[in-house]
Amino acid sequence: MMNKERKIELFKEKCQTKGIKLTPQRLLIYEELINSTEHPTAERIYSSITQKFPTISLDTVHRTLETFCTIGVATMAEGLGNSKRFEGNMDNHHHVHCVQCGMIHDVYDANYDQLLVPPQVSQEFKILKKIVHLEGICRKCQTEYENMD
Amino acid sequence: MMNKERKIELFKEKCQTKGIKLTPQRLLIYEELINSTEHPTAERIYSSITQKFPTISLDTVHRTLETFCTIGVATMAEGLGNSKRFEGNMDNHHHVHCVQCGMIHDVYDANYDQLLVPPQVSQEFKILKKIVHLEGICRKCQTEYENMD
DNA sequence: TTCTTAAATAAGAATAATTCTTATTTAAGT
DNA sequence: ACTTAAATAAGAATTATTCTTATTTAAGAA
Repeated sequence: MMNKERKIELFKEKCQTKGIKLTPQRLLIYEELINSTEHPTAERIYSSITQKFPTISLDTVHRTLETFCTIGVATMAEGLGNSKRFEGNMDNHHHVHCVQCGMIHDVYDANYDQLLVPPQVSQEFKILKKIVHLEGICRKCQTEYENMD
Repeated sequence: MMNKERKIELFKEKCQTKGIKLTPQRLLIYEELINSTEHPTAERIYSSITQKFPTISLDTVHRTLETFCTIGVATMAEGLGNSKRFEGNMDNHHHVHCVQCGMIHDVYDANYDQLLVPPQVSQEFKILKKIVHLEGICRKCQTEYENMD
């Protein structure tokens, strides 16, 4: 955990080293993001910013958040793409998700099944589901990337 | 793990006990769901079914999958609602998600941080992220439900 | 078996989230 | 100040999901 001024400093350096421009939009979006604890959507950030910066477009917020993930100053909370995914497998299991092709595989692991919910969480939530969510690139997509130069 | 005939039998019983009608659409969707290992979207199931049952509507597939989750014969793979959620917190942490109001809280837990990736997974995937995803109902939403009668 | 009725469905409109296209603007190095 | 590739704004397009309403049907009752 570090203070916000320091994070912003590092953000600016990151833009430098990654060779992307430090625009007022990007700075505002970054500030909004790190000031929020609510894991905001693009739309949510857009509405907050639109007060101070009325000409910004929602598309820019989307693109910018994507860029932030790419350069490693933000992440997208776990999710499985834009569509809901369903399964009829009600056995206790976990998931690994290829962020490239979207494939989800089931993971069976006894250690994962035994995870305990921390007391400070179970005090505040009635927990309905515990799952270990792994994200990565599947072998097939790795190969495709290799051949891509 | 049980065979499909048995699952379908149990599905029919569940419809009975839950008092929902056993329609041809529901049966087809259920069969399609348990025959698939790909954690399909509503759209995906719709296209598979539309061959055998050309008059089915996509909306029915959506509603039906929702119903299946409610009666406990299917689940929606972990996700955080219809919108992407972002965060600037790059420290190692985990999430608990209220499925009612959508709130996400960060969870810090040393045990969660030490999870190992099973070999059969790391052989097939380059893992980029490991997160424990908890789902439940937050205290506030629990209270609101109590007062709802 | 036929009748009844609440539940379920189909169709299409509506809404919501995200991405694309294109013309214009601008950050940042020269 | 000049140049230029990158970034942005605006609006259209696409994709996912939900809503509305009229019709159909499963399943229990007669």
